[in-house]
Amino acid sequence: MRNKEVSQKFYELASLAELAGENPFKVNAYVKAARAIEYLPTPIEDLARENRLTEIKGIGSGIAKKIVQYLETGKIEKLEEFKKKVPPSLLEMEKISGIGPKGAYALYKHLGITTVEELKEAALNGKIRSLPGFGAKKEENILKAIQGLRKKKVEKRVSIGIGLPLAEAIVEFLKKNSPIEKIQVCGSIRRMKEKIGDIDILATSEKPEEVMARFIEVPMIKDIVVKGETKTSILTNEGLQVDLRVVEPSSFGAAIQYFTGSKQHNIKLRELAIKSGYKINEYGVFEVKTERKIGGEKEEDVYNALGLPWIPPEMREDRGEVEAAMTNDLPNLVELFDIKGDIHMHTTYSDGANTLEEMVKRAMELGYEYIVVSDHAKALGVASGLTLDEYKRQKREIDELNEKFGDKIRIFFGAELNILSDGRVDFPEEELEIFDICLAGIHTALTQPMKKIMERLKKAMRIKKIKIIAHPTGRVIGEREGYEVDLEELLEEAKNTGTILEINANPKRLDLNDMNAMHAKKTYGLKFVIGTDAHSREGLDDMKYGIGVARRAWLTRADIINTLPLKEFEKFIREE
DNA sequence: GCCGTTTTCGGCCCGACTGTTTTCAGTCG
Repeated sequence: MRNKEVSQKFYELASLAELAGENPFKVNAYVKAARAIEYLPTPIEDLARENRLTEIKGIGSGIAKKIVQYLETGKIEKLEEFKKKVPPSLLEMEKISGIGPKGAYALYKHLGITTVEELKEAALNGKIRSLPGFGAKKEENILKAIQGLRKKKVEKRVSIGIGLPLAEAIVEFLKKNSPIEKIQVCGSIRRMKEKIGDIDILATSEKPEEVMARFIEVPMIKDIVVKGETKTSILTNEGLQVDLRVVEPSSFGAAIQYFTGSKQHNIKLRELAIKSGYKINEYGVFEVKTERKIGGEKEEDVYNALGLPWIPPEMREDRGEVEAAMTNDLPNLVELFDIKGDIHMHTTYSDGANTLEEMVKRAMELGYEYIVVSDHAKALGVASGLTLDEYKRQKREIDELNEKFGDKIRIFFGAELNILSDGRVDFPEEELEIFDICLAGIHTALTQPMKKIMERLKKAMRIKKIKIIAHPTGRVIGEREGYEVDLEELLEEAKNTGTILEINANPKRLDLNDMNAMHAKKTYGLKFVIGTDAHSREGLDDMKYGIGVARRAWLTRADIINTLPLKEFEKFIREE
């Protein structure tokens, strides 16, 4: 599947075209095409072969030709032309806050600047201030930016696992200490993106000035970026920007909709609005002719004005959700309370921080009907994993606890096996019979070539007792890409063997990710489990992140095995 | 360059902010 690669080429084409001053609508057409390819569930090369490229929305004859040309020759003529016109290194300069395509091109044309290094030199020598459209202030800002003081937001994204708790803590602080009425976290956190660039919080209040004054007293503040009457931005100790805006109650819903995004989703809505004679902005929905406001107090108003049902935030990425809403085909997304049990966790038997009983008690507090305890197995060289004897000891404690808690919760005896470098797992297949269910995952020999990795995964999936592949691609966000995996082959084999793929809810993993899970359902009809992989009591609370991924993948309750009530989950375990 | 239950030509999201200007272009989200 070369979708990502082809999509990247069109993003590049768009950026260079923009630099070269190409018609902005044409540039946008390239971006739209790049996005369409990026989110395409099927391999673009298949569509190209079948001459069906123009069936994709946003791809017409011109771009289709370029795709074919790229697939056949590895080059796009138009892209090469642009590269001759403008040095591609100018794109690096656009990463500096305050410099866009026009600025980068002007710097190149008038001063011959092509790199950030040359830009710094020119700024230090005071050469930039004399350029038309530039001035002393801009020159100063450029220098600041280069010295890392004003990076663009995309450059410093953090995990949702950091962003969400931080946002919640700030909301709690404001609720307690300032005169707010309503408050809502928006932006990419509300959409549950795996990485977020900033925190957007909206509130209503009779006394906005006082809210602003209290906001800058929040304990995790490092710096104030701007402080106004209704909008204040701060920098937290983690270097994350938090924007707080206070809006009129009559615009609260429209503002929530606007600041939740995504940008592409909002553009889609506004295009739709125009066609129906409406205008949408952060203040509300307006009839163009009369300028009459027809809604905005509630978020639903914005969607309902366009004849659409409310769309869940996790879906708002312009991946077809607006079209689905138009035909009333929005899926009924899985919810946190649909989850009846956690199927992936560790205890002090292996490398967990809490005892078996402590984990069970927390699971009961969460209202689960059952859990699968899945401590690591002792493969050669794997630290703190269990031997078969140790597992048997754990089994006895599980039996005791099942006895003790009766029908309050059911504890299943599981294991997270290691898929070893030769595709075997820790124990021979017949020894696995003692377990109720096994997960298996790759934890070692991550750097093997793809062919070898796939052999290992497939071998494991064919073992009957192994019903779940844990964290299927092995990525750890911000640390490593994951091992080389042929996703199509993996999904195909999962389908053939009836293996369930995990959506690992640990915010550092979130693996499968939203795009892959969506594809796995759409193209292969696969089912999933969501497991926290908890190594402590608190880890069990990560389920919400897995739910976020599932909802971003458009999954419903029926797609997730651990939404099944106990009886049916048990049946699933017993199935051959 | 794409697209069409007002269309095959003439549109293509919207507003705020900044820094440069004297009415606005560029950038950003």
